[in-house]
Amino acid sequence: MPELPEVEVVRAGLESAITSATVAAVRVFDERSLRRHDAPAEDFVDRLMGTTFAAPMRRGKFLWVPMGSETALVIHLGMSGQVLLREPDASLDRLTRISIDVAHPEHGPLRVDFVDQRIFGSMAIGRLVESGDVPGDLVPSQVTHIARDPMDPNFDDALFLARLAKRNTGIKRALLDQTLISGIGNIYADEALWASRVHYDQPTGSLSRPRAKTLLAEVRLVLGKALAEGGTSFDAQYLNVNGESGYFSHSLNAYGQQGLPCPRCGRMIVREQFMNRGSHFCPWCQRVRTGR
DNA sequence: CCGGACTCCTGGTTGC
DNA sequence: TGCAACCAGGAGTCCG
Repeated sequence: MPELPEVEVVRAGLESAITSATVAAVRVFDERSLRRHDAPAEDFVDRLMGTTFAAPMRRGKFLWVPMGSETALVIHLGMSGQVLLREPDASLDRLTRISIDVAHPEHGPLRVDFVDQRIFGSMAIGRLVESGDVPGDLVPSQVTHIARDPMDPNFDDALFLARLAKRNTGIKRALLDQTLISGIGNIYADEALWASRVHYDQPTGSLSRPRAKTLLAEVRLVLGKALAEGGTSFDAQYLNVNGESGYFSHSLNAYGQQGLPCPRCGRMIVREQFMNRGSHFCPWCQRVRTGR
């Protein structure tokens, strides 16, 4: 499940490959992959044709490639999306939903394939608008509701902690709320909660400020470690921008570790259903704290 | 504001 | 061996 580190790997790979490249051809094999595009496929193709890409940007799990100052190609990988860079004449992956031929002034022709098994991901053209907090900072219209991610230099720690304290919900629900803090998905939420010894359903209102700060620090540590490793995976579903597996699962302490000993206390990691997904945690290290 | 239920979706796995 | 049921979950919507 691509989260911030995996999406950043894709962004960085695209940056070196398609910045300054011009679109020569676009093929949409499955229109369902345009779910975030507000017009028919023909419109998507027409608006891409002939444009030149600027350096790709990212906020949380959203990725976009500016096409001038007005619009951008918006990419979300969803659950299973991949962006594969291929030689122009390479065979198409069976699950390729969209394919874009580009010409780079120095590197020559290249194919950018959007491959997505479950079709929760998408490509779209978005209008660039002011993000609202930092003047002159532009994001696609599809991204305006997404909060800055914790690796963003403009992420406001104090603002996040204040908004978190005002929430009346469980901490994991808050971590997964992309309008509060972006880039965190199920894997890194479980890992950061394990690292900071917080139970997934700990009420946000009862989380002390020092503990909330620790949690935010652990979120950054976990994301930073995964970034350094080039993204994390467990089933080779995720491939980096070159089609090479970028997943490393050896450093997971809680996610998917149910039935295995907690690396910290040796007791068994359990998995519970929460928010229609699995929550992995150590029932000893991560207990709901009551009072004050 | 909150939470639960539901939708989108299909390949791989499990179970009979 | 064959097939159906089940599972994975990011994001959005709707409803109470």
